[in-house]
Amino acid sequence: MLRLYNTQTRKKEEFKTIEEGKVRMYICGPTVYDNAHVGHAMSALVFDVVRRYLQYRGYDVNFVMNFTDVDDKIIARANTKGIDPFELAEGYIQDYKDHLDDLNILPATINPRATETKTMTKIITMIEGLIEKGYAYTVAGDAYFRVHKDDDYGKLSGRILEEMQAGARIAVGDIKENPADFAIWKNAKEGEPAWETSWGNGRPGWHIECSAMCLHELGESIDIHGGGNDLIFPHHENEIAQSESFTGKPFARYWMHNGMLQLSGEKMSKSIGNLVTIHDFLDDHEGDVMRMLVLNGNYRSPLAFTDESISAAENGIKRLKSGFRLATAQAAGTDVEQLFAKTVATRDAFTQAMDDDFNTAGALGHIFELVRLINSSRDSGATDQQLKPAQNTLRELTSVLGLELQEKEGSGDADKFINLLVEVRSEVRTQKLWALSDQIRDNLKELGVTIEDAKDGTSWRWE
RNA sequence: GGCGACGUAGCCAAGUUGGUAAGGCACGGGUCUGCAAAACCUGUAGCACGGGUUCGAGUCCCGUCGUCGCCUCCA
Repeated sequence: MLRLYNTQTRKKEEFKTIEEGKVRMYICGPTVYDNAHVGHAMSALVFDVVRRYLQYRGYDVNFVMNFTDVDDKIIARANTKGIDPFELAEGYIQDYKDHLDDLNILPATINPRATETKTMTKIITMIEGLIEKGYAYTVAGDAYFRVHKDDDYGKLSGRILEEMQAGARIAVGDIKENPADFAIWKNAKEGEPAWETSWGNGRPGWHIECSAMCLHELGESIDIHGGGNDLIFPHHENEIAQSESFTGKPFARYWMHNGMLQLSGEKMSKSIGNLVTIHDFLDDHEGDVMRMLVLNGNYRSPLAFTDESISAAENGIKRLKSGFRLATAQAAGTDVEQLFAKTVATRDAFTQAMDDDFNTAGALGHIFELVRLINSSRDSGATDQQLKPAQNTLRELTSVLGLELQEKEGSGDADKFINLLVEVRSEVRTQKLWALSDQIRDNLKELGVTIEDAKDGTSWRWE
């Protein structure tokens, strides 16, 4: 039985879909006004694993992730760069998709955008509906959601309107009826992108577009709505308010939120400026490393992003890869009863851990145990034939987590020369010319080729 | 100040309905080896602190301290 933590109830709940065997899932994607950083990667990876596991469990997953491609920041950035806002957004959208691909994140079923006609039409329909029902009003070309009209406002984040006002951090808007009301439509200034409506030309507020895209792509009620936990308030709270006020139906069954990635003890964010872009990270590491970093933690907790945690992830990946190595040349077969039992047990333990709110760290622990047994079996003389079932399971389970674990490859031509070099070195070693053989090894290492001498011969691999 | 999450070895961390602490990284010892590396074997915690419930608590309750997130744009 799959259970997942629901932010709204703050409890783990049994997962039951609205429609048998199908999952409707909406993830809040980025506002595309700048390069994405590794915090975005974390979030994307978390929900990719959720999606992959649901599919592994047999669900048909409709996975929607949006792009917010019009907002104040995009316009401001485009202005300073002197380019068209749409052009700016388009560029970052393509970059983001490339990054997801590099991180082996499965493409969404669909990536709706705020500015698409189907979305914009839905947004305007929603606003008109909300105005009609008294949940929204227009002032000077803007439209605002009337928070006090919504009885259960605050149910996701556990906030109470009165207390928030006591906090006095909400800027008093001069034209709003109430400081807590939020914009669902913004009047356009001269030269800004705008869409036509009966109350004025402008653009949607940030929260309404997600509600509209979700409604349009997945329907009035969905199973899982996810995003970073910094979106709980006000973004997701407002999405609920608008959507439920408009449709009269429950918006999302389960709310899932990932914790923030921490750089030097602080949340990584554009506003603080302490960021590492995905591009920079992938220049130095393969995508699996970032994924391992995320898998080793709990998706709801803050994730430490440090040199030490990165190299730990890197070495963990190497270790997992070691499980796929072929039997030694002198493998003669051995008793693999225990390995077989462990293989079966690992699959069960993996599923049990993942069923418990996607406990990837626990699941990984079981996978590492299988790796160790595969390796010790190999050391004891197991043949490839004997190792294979365990290795297949290892491949299957790590794939569910989205790990690629591919050995690096050089060009086929290079392989021939390396083989030749290794043969020569073996000859040199029989003559005990250690200095020369070590030099060959060291130099190849610098070229990315790792040589290992075992009793039954020398092997090498790209690393 | 309000709401929420969390505090397990040097670091990252798991821990189903309470019964005497997974795994990874790092480090030490060992097997193998010309050396190295890899792999394997092996060592290192009593769970922030203080109370309480219980035959028994990391696991439940209360309090204290601390960390992080949100309350403004943010994955």
